[in-house]
Amino acid sequence: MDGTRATPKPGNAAGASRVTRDAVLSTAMRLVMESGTEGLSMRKLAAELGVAVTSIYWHVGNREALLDELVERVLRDMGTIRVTGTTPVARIVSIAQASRHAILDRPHLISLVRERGLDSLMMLPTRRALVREFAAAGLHGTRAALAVQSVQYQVAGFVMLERALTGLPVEPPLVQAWLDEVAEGDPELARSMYDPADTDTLFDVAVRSIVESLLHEA
Amino acid sequence: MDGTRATPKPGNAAGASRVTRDAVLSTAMRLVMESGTEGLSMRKLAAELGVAVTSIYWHVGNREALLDELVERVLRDMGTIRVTGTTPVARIVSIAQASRHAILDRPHLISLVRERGLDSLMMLPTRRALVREFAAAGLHGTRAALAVQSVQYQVAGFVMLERALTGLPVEPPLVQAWLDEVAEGDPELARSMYDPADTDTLFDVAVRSIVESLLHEA
DNA sequence: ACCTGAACACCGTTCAAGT
DNA sequence: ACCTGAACACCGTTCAAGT
Repeated sequence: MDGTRATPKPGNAAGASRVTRDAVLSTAMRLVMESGTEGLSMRKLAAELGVAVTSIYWHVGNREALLDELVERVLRDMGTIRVTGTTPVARIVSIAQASRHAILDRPHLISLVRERGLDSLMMLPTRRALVREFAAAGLHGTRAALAVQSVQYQVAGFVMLERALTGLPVEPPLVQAWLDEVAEGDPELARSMYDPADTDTLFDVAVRSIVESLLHEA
Repeated sequence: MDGTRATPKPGNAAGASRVTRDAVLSTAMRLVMESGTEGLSMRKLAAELGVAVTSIYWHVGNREALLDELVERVLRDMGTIRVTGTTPVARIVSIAQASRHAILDRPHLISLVRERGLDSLMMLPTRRALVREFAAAGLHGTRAALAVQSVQYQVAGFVMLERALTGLPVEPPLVQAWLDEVAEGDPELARSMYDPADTDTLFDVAVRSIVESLLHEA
């Protein structure tokens, strides 16, 4: 009933283990990549490192600070956005597309950013590129700010929604019932609405429309 | 040291309290409205009702089922989207605007939907209205599906991002540093980027561009 | 400087037992 | 049918204590 306590440190026979701040951060990152932020607990992280929970606190402060540091790491890894194309519209659309892919390629980034409310941080590389291109296209001051923000909102909003919708097990039954009711008389429409959206096309249509309308008024 | 246990049921001297499923749901809704889904715990809810935690489980199953039920309640309360305007563009833009406001007026809905991944459920009233209007504007089949989804993604993505960004204590210092660097040479732009975005205008520009481009190709 | 265990104040959920 | 307490398996965080 007592006496045996279950061995606490899997890789260490006796005495204190040691970790570096760097080891804490990269193991944390691995856990987040495997199962999102909700898969990262301080206690699981400590166990993974073969160390007492409280050591983690010494190295990184607390869970929030740990997540913030992870966000910055991913951001550094993302680097800058590559711009292609020759016309202003094409170049700005290319920024939006590159941003979307850079973010979608890092699903854990969205997980981190959502929990910590650091959405604006996530968009920094995109903002840099947009400011430059809109300036090159002749927009300055508040007009430029509006243009940059428009595209930025489009990218960030779209991607976060896209991320939230994919991975869901199809539409819940309640939604299907409503769809049938709504699309009666247009069976082709009803069928198209069951399928997952073609997000590449949706994104392209939206971004191109916005950018064209922003630039043609200049 | 022992003997006194602190009175467990604030409103009930002795014996078992009683709750209805309805009381559980509306108290839960109040807690969510006060402090989001993370302010709702089964134990807090039970305490609020003066009942043992386990009673809650008898009435609603578990926490996820409880949240799902709350989503449906808010949705019923939202009702249908009112359409105004005479031209197709104006009518569809009005749907987007009404949807945005209906959702922003219910911040707890976003909180619920985020945690449960029910984004598509949140957009159902909007979808109904959009299907009707695009049909009236002459779009059918897969073209109509693309159009509906475009506007729907725009509204949902924008609103969720808008909600995530507001309530933040301004831009984090790291962002400010980057902005100064990026906007050098255009002080008016730099100033505009510090300010919170004018989301009404941003939304309007984006929606109008998208809807016009969807309809003009018809 | 870095690690430790104990403790506090929380969670969601299950289960056998009461009436 | 509906409520109960006890128990399990988790959380994040603080603190005094060790080396």
